[in-house]
Amino acid sequence: MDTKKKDSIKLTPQRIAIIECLEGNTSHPSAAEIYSVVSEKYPTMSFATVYNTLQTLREKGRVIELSIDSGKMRFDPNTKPHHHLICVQCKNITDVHRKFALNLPEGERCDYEIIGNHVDFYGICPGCKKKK
Amino acid sequence: MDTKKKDSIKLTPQRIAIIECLEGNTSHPSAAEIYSVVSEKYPTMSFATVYNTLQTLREKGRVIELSIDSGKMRFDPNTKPHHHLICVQCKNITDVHRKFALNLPEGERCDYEIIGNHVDFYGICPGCKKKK
DNA sequence: TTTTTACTTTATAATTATTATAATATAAGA
DNA sequence: TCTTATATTATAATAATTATAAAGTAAAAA
Repeated sequence: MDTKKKDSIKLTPQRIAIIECLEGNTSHPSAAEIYSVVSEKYPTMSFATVYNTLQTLREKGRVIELSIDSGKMRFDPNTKPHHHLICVQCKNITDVHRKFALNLPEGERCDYEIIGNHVDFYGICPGCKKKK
Repeated sequence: MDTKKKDSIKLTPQRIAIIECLEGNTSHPSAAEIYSVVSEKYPTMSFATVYNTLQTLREKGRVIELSIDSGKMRFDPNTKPHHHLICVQCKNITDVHRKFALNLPEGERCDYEIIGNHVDFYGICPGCKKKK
């Protein structure tokens, strides 16, 4: 394990609420969505606290910031490698737990040292299919 | 071919400048970067025109909007399906021209109608490898 | 336990990116 | 050339994020 003492953070009620909101959350929420959930229990919660906490959690490796939505940050508490199924209409994201052993031929590798991959599948979710 | 008459757009000097800026451009520029290039030749160029034109080009299928950067839109004139090789250190992006026929088993498809996929390979580019 | 200290929260302002509006200008067809 | 539908522009409005600084608080030191 390379879990260091420094990985612990000062646990305040606000941080606990944000962590609990993220725990097992597979909806890849934005900062605004997290704020909206935690501010129900903590009406004094500030937007700045949400952003500060998310930045801290990201630095400690406890959440991953996704670049799926140009326009807003989305967060994922699942830091294990996995893939995504993205609805091109509502931008909803579903996790895909499956490994893809993609091998990039030497000639296409551009001398990069490859350390991993991530696949986004694009499609239309059941909800948006109905709307049509 | 499903290229319709409607795919043509009214060619104004501003639009020509934006199209020329994008032509063969593999840097995946943001709206601000495009504005900065075209406004050198067209000092009266407005940001609104850049956004309007990019929206039109996107609707006509002449550019793709990438979600690489949460925070700003990035555009790619290469509309053929391709993938990316991303350096985790300097965030440089290199295009990968290759198809990956990834089949997601029925059970993992969550009733989505899948229309495509995109692979990001993560690694360390030759430049960053040297620096170590 | 009390005090101290460093870190956290909060309200607010500032910044950045994008979209909306409406008056003016212009490309392309009649 | 004239007309008309569309494009451009300046400007304002909106949205997301970051910065600032005062006040509050968890945890360590005394």
